[in-house]
Amino acid sequence: MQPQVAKVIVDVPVKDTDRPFDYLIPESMRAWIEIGSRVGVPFGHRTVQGFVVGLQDEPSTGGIRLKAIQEVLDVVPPLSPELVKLAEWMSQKYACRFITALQVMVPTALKGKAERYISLGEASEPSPDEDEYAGSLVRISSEPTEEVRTITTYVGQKGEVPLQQLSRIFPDSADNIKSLLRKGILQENQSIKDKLQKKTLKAVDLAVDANEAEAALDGFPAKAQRQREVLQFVLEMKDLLPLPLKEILTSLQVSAATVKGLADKGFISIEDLEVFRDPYRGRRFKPSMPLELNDEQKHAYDRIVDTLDAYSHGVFLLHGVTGSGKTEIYLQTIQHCIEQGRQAIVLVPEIALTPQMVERFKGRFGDQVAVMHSRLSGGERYDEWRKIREGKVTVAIGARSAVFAPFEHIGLIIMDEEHETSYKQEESPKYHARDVAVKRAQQQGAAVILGSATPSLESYYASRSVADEQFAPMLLEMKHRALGNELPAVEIVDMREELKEGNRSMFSRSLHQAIEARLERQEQTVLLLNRRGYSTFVMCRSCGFVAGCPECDISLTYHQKSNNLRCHYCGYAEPAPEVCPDCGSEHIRYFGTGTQRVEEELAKLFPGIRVIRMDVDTTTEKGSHEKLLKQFRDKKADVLLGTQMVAKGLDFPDVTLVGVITADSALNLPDFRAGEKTFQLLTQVAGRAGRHQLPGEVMIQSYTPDHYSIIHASGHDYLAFVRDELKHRRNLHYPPYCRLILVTLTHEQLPLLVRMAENMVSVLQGKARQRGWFGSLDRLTADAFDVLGPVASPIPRIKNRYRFQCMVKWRGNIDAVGLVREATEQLEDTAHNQKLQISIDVDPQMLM
DNA sequence: AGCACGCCGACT
DNA sequence: GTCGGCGTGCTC
Repeated sequence: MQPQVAKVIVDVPVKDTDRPFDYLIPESMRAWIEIGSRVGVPFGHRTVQGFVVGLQDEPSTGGIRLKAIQEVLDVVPPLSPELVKLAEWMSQKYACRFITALQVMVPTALKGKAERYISLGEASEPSPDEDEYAGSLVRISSEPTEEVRTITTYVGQKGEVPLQQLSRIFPDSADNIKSLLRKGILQENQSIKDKLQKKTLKAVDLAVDANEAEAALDGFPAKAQRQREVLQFVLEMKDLLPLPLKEILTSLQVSAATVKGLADKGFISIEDLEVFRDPYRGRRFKPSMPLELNDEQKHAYDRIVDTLDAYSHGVFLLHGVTGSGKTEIYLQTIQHCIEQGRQAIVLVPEIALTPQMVERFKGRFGDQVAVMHSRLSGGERYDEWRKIREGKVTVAIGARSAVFAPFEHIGLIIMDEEHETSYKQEESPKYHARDVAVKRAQQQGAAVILGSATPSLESYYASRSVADEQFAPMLLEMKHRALGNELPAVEIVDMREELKEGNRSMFSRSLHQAIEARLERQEQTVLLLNRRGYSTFVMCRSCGFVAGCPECDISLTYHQKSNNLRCHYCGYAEPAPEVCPDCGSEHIRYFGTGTQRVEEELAKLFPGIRVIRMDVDTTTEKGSHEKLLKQFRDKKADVLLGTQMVAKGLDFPDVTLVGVITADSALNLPDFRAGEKTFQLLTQVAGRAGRHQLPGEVMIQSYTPDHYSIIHASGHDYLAFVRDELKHRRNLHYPPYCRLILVTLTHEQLPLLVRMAENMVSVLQGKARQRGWFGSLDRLTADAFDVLGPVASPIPRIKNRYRFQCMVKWRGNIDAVGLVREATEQLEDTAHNQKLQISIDVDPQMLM
């Protein structure tokens, strides 16, 4: 028996509707509706989009009368039952709405909205006495009936007109249209419309048997010679049918009318062929063959393949120094996975998703690879996604959201640069791709590889500790570089000494000499300016005035291109001032990204030096990132100068010097991960040097050269760093020794907000006490729950809304998220304050 | 979130 | 006496 009832999660992301609603499945749709189908359903007085998350044979007794599903929106359901289950898990784990989790899994192109259509209603049917109708209209409305007649005639001719269009054509008739609707002379229906259409192409195919067409060629009338040519051409190309219409037109220089004439005669057909927009079309990828694995690699490979062969779930933490050949392990385990008939997902940080990276996978697996990239257009991304959904590829590579690639039989999920913070989504659903990957692999009986030279403390700790963690990866170590060359020597330069000895330049004497030496030897240098936590702001040097956003309490960012100041939280913009708006002084200065200043100084110190600068200013244009790197690779420059983005995954044979201008600018930030981030960045960038024949050298300039992050990064000593960092975390009760939930409350009125925030804290504490959870993390209990705050958020106001936050710290086998969610809903229910907004961030990454 | 229903101020 | 203001409540 086919199910009659579907449970639907509707696209109305509020608390009250965050549950399944039941709908009847019309007979005609039974064959099309599955768990994961996207449907249009009547909801209240309108039509909304929703996802089917469950099926039932019979309506539940209890007797609310059910409405029926209006339409099925896709031929192939965009989600599988497995993904629906994953979404439900996410909604629990991250305290988000079910629909929000479902929606993040499909391309935005599939977020449909109801469109309203107007057609003639039943009351407009020819009635026995039409005059009476017209008469009644005259009597009811004092307006002239002329307009009403024009409207109904128009709608009658068109059959169905989008409401929007109708009101555009009759701009002053809103009232008339409304009353016609009320009287049933016109009627409205709604249908879900996607944002994006599939791209189609007119294509020509033979409509008759080839022999028959061949025979017909002779009998063509003399005046249809052009058509004859077309048919002949089609026959010649019959192995390549269907043929794009455009191709025929350009090859034969005929008009579309000619081809259409031929189609009218019935020899050929012209159809709309669906095409996939391929952003990499026309690009050639150098094919690559599997490389011989060394012992360390072989060991890691074998462990992973064992798990694949057992078709069981397993998580591996692949800790390999830079250049140890992690990618080759990814490639070969994927190969194995594909040979099993299963599919693989490769996650890379957004910033590392370069053509160079893609090429390594396309080179090995060719057109088996779909790439999901944020720089793709909506349509391109939709097409790549469809290739996956429709089983046209077996490997998906992409950033964070590629973890939702709609494969049916996943064997392997790889997460490269596992420690990267960009795997955490900062908007709802605030998920971490690592946790989702592990959960999904668990559901599918798949393996996960978390690869990094500097694993996150969370993952490393989980691999070392026994029991009760969320996941316990098997640690696979690769301590040597695949090509056998040494890790580069790292020198720490104490900038305090430089200053003491009168060197006020941003280049120490050692770094200066080192760069000079590269110039002489025609080798290349990478310079990193660590500017995390800073941005381009404007300051008056006379009075100290800093230009800030009038609606958000943060400083405005200077944009050189448009010469204006912008707030990157709310989009507010104003022209850059010439003089200080506060004191009128002309000594107002733009503190640029810093790379500009470094560039200027380089030019001064080394006349004629060729520098490529890579930062937000020079890489905003599409493809510019790639272009700059290619220039550097082609040795069009001596120095590559940039921010974080020069640290990731780049691999240039002639780079023998890496300089870090300011190693410690992130260390003083109020973020308990500051040390970890610094260590990771320094280790990554140091790995850029000497990856090939030429030996590399790294120089780190620092004002706090004794900090353990800097010392251990210079010694390439991850384990020592972990030891020190863990000690630190344990003392301060930070992850991985507990887990965090950041609750942020916002409201327009500050005093009210403060009261609500205090209320929040006491509700949280009260509920925890009720459940018998212990108050403090200091006590050596397995379960603990503690609330800190409330305090003003690091950015205390955004878009004119004040922000307060409190931090939950917890550990053990308790449902802390559930409790926070409960408290939140209770507070939101306190009716008098709907304007209060609360956001919950489970396992937050950004604390600033 | 929308959208309709419902109950109080300034207008023909 | 009506148009319309937006508070309140519901959506299978």
